[in-house]
Amino acid sequence: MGAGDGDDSATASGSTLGYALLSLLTRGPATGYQLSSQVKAPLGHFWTAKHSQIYPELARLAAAGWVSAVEQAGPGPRAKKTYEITPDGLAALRAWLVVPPVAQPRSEITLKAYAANSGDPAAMAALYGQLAERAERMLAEYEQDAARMREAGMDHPAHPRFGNYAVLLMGIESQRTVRSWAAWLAASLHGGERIPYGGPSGARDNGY
Amino acid sequence: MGAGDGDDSATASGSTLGYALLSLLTRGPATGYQLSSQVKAPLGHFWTAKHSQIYPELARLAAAGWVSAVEQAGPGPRAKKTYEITPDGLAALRAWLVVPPVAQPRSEITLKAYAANSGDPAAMAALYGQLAERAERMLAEYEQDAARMREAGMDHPAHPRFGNYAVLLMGIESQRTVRSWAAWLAASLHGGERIPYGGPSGARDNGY
DNA sequence: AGTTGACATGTCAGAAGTTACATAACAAGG
DNA sequence: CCTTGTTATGTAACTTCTGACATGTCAACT
Repeated sequence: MGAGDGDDSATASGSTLGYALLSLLTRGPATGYQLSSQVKAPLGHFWTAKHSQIYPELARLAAAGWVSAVEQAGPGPRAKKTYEITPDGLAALRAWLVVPPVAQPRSEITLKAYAANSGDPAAMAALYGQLAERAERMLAEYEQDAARMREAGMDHPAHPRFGNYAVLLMGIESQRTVRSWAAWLAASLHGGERIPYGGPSGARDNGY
Repeated sequence: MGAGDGDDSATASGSTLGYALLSLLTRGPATGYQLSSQVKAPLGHFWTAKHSQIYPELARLAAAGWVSAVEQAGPGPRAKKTYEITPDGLAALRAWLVVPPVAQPRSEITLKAYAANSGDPAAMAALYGQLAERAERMLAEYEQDAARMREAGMDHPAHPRFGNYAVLLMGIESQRTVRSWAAWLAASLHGGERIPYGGPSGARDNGY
């Protein structure tokens, strides 16, 4: 809130979630509840958070002066708060954007594959077959979303929601990769034979 | 699982890290120190942990009877402990392997792309150009590892380290995806023009 | 009239993960 | 002789994240 005694800690370190919320708020003001549903698609394909983490984080952002809150009468016992990004918040976001990320991705399905030879081959093959099918379904869904976005001109870098399109493209590639890799793994475990991996492009058909 | 029911302490819930360590121990006995270096490649491409997390986790696994420890004289002030997976531990691992994973992957580079239009286009383009180059380098490295593994017959599902090969293949596909996606994003931001995304190339051009 | 689901905000306990602190033998190079 | 790096194991403080608890309105359906 404003002026006065502020320690001008421009170095105030935000958490990754904090920056994710700031990114969402560049699309426009939102309540904590709306933010917690917006971390579903497409952002949620690569970063999620529960409301129990979002509400405290918004309070921290407000304390740092990176967002401002406006209270209105809400449906529940507490006031509804609509948050907006401040110039300070935008500056912090912009600084964070060009810092090379170091965090390596984590993938539980790949971790399980690491122990593939300890598991029952038939059961593991079934699991990875299901994962390939799920990836197939999500891929079809994402492709439709992407087509709609292109129709809306969101594939142009100047479009205010170009970032949504960029994230969705990564989602599509990830699902494509999972589809072909999981299918290859399922077929390999099922047959017990060496199967050359063909890569994601092209047909997904043989075997699985 | 096997005969009998799961009434006993087999219901002891393990953390994901615990199962990762059990997976490593199926390759043979190891010390905590060795495990912390083994979570680098190829497992570390998709799951990592610091030694400060590994040592307490090994103690928990030992308390649950999932690993056994043998102490020897060590170089430091404490005894060196070599851990081995027990039949109970293997059973727990096998049960975990066929549980469909629900955890969604997290990617900080994709999160930053979501806010692409808030950042300076030139700086963001440079960042994603560097990421594409790094992916290129890692890809070359991984391809060599994969070729060596194929020479060693690790691409056969029956090979005891087939899991290493499966994880590495996923690593290769992931780097390929990052390379093409980051290059597309860098070019888009740099030119400010709409560029159609072509997808990863070179997936099947090296003869496997 | 009662139930379900969406809207809306928060706290608390605990698990998971990171960073820093602490100790010590042994080998290699300068 | 001294410094650096590797082997080796642990603890303490802290941040991050999950799951459960807690409250209450309003609209739609049964």
